Amino acid sequence: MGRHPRKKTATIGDVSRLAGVSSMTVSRVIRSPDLVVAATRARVNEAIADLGYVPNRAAGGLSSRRTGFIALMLPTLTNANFSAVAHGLTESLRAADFQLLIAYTDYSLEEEERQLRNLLARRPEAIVLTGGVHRRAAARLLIASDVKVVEIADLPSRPIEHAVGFSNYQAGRTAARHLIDKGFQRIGAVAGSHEGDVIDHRGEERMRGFEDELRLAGLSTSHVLRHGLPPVSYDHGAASAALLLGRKPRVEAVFAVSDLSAVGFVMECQRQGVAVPDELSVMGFGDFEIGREINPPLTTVHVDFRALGQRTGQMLLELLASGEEEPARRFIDVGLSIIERASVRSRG
Amino acid sequence: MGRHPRKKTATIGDVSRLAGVSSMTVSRVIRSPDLVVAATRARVNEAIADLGYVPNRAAGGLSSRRTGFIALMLPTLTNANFSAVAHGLTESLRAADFQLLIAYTDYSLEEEERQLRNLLARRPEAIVLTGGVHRRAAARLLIASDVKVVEIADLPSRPIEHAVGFSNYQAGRTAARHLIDKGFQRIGAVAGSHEGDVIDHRGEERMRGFEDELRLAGLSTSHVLRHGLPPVSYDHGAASAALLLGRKPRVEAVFAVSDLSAVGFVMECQRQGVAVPDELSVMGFGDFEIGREINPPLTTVHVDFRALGQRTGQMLLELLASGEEEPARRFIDVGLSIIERASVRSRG
DNA sequence: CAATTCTTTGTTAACGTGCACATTCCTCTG
DNA sequence: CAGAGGAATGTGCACGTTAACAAAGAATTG
Repeated sequence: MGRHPRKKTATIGDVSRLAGVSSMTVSRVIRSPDLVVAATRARVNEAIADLGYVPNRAAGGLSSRRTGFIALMLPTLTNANFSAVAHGLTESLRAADFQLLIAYTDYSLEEEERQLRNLLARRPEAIVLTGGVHRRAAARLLIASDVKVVEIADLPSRPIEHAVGFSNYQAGRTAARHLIDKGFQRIGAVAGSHEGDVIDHRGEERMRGFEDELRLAGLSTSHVLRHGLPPVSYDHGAASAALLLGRKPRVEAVFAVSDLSAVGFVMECQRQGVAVPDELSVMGFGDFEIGREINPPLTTVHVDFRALGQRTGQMLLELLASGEEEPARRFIDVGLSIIERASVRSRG
Repeated sequence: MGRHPRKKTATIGDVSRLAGVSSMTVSRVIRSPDLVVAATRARVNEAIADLGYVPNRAAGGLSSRRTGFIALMLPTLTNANFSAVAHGLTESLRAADFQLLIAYTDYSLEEEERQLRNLLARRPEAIVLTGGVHRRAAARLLIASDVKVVEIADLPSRPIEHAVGFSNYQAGRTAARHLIDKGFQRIGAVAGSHEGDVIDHRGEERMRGFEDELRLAGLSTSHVLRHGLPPVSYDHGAASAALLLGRKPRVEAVFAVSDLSAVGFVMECQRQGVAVPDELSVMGFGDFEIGREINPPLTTVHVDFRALGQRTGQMLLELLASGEEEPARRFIDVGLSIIERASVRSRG
C-alpha cells in the first residue's frame, strides 16, 4: 500500500469532501446521475471540475468486477487489414466505454504466450484472437480464466468459443477457381516461406486452398513460388516477379498471397516491360486500397475487415450485456468475394 | 463489491493456500524471486501452474501505484507511419512489461477530450500525444493528473513537458526548397481542406512551411490546391491530379502533403498519359513503403517513424526508472531528410 | 392523519494486491 | 555459548472504488 510523499491526483474522497456529500453519492453522479437530485448533482459536478477529478477505473473495476477492457491479439499492427479490424472494433465499442487492449506477436509463437499472459493480467472481459492459439500452455491459460473468447479472421475448424471471419482456405480455392475459369493453364502463385520460426498461418491456409483447387482441376502446382519471410510486402512481390518472369515457359496468371505482394509484382512487370494483363494476369488478396489505384487496377479477393471488426464488436456487446455465463456459441462467416478489375483477363 | 455467485479466476490467496505459504510469499515469487528460497519457490510455482494463476495487475497497480500502462493518443491507426510509431514504442517497452494503451481521435476534437479522459482513468504512468492537445478542458485534465507527458511527431513550439519529433513546418519548407533548387517556377501542392471539423494539424503545418518558402523565394502560391477531408489518401491524390492537370499553364512540380496522395497523383498522371517526371515532377511526404515501389519511385521527405517510437520508448523508460518528480525537460529533434528518387528531376 | 411507499443519501465491507514492518529461525562471531 | 546480524517468511493495512444494505425524509394513499 502507499506510504507516499504526497498524493497528487484527486480521489473520489477529495470530491466528496469538497462537495459535502458521501463518496457513494459522487460515484452515483458519475455512473447513474438520475439517482441523484439535481442540486446535489450540480454541486458534485462542480467539485469534480474544480479538482479535475477522473475516476480510477482500476479501483472501480476491482470492486465491480467489470474492467471495461477488451483484449485484441494481432500478428502485427503494420498491416492495413489488421488495423482496419482494430478500427472497426473500436468504433462499435466506443459508445459502450470499452477500452481496447492491443497486443501483437509479430508472428512469433514465442511472444504469443507472453502477450496473452500480459493481457489476461488486465482481466479483460473478452479476448479477440486472430488465428487461434498455437501453444498448449497458452490455451490452458485461456481456459483457466473466464474471459469470453472470440476468434476472428480465419475461421477455425474447431473454435474455442465464438468466431467471426472467413475461410482462408476457401479464399485460396476461390482465387484458383477464378483463374481456372478464365481459361489459364499455367497458373502460378507467390507466398512467403513456410519454413522457419515466423509463419503466416492465414496465408498458408490460402496457399493450401489454392494448390488443392489446382490439383482438383488437374493442373500443375509447379509454378507456386515460396520464398522470403512473412509478413510479405511489396518487395516480396517484386522479387517474386523477377524470379518467376525468368522461367520458361512463362506462367500465364499469378495469384499473390497478399495485395501488397501483388502490387510489387505488377510494378516489377512494368519495369521489365511485361504487360499486365496482356502478357500476364495478376491477382491478389485483401483488397487493399492501393490495389484500386495502380495501373492496371488489381483483381483481388475482397474481405471487409473493418466490417468484420464492427460485427465482432457488436457481438461482444451483446454477449457481455446478456450476462449469461454460457451463451450460445456464435459462428459468423462474413464471406468473401472476387473483385474483378483489370489485372486479370481471359486467356487467348 | 462482490456478492457474486461463484468466483472463478484464481487469486493470490488461492495460490498461497495451495502452496501452504502466505500470500506475500507468492507475491515475492512473482516479483522478486531471489528473495524466496528455492524449495518454497518451486512449491509456489507449481501451485501457480496448477491453478493457471495470472496476477491481477489492476489490484497490484492499485497497491503499488504502478499501473504499467503507457497511453498513446493518435489521430488514426490506419496510417502506416502512426502504426510504425506504435510498433516502435511497443518494441522498446516490451521488455519492461509495460502495456501500451492506444486511443485515437479520427482527427476529431470532439473525441480528443473523451479519449483523454478514458486514458487517464487507467492511470497511465506516461502519456504520449501526437500533435498536442487542442482543447482547454483537455489540457486542464492533463495538468491535474500527474502523468508524464511526451509529445511526439510534430515538435510543438511550446511543449507541455517532453517532446520527440520533427518540425512539420520545416518539412514543408524543405520540400519547397528542394523543388525551387531544381529550378522550377510554377510549383504546386495538394492537401486536404483546412476548413471543417476534421483538421490534420500536422499536414497544415507542412503546407504553411511550404507556402512560406515559396513566398520567400518570390514564387506564387496560386497552384496550391486544397480540397477533400483529411486524412488524405490515394484517391485524394488522383482527384487532385485530375483537377491540377487541367489548368493552364500547367504546374511543373507538385508537392503532396502525404506520399499516399502523391502515389495517387502519379497514377492519375499515368492514366492521363502525362509522363512523370518528364512532363511533371511529383514529391511526397512520409517515405511510405509504396513510394519506393511505384514507377517512377517517389522522391519524398523521410522521417523514421519507427525509430521515433523506439526513441520515445527508451526515453520513457529512463524517465520512469529515474523516479524523479521533475526530471529535466527533454526535447529531441529526430530530423528529416529528402530521399531523392526518380519522380523529381531538374527543370529544363 | 397514520401507514405505506418512494426518493435520496449514507455506512460498511470487500475487490486482489504490495508496502512497511514484525517475527522467526539460522548463522556467525568473539 | 550469548549476542548480533542476516535471511526467509508472515501480519496488517491501505490503494480507490462500488455492491448491498440501511436510514432518513418526502410524497402518497385510504
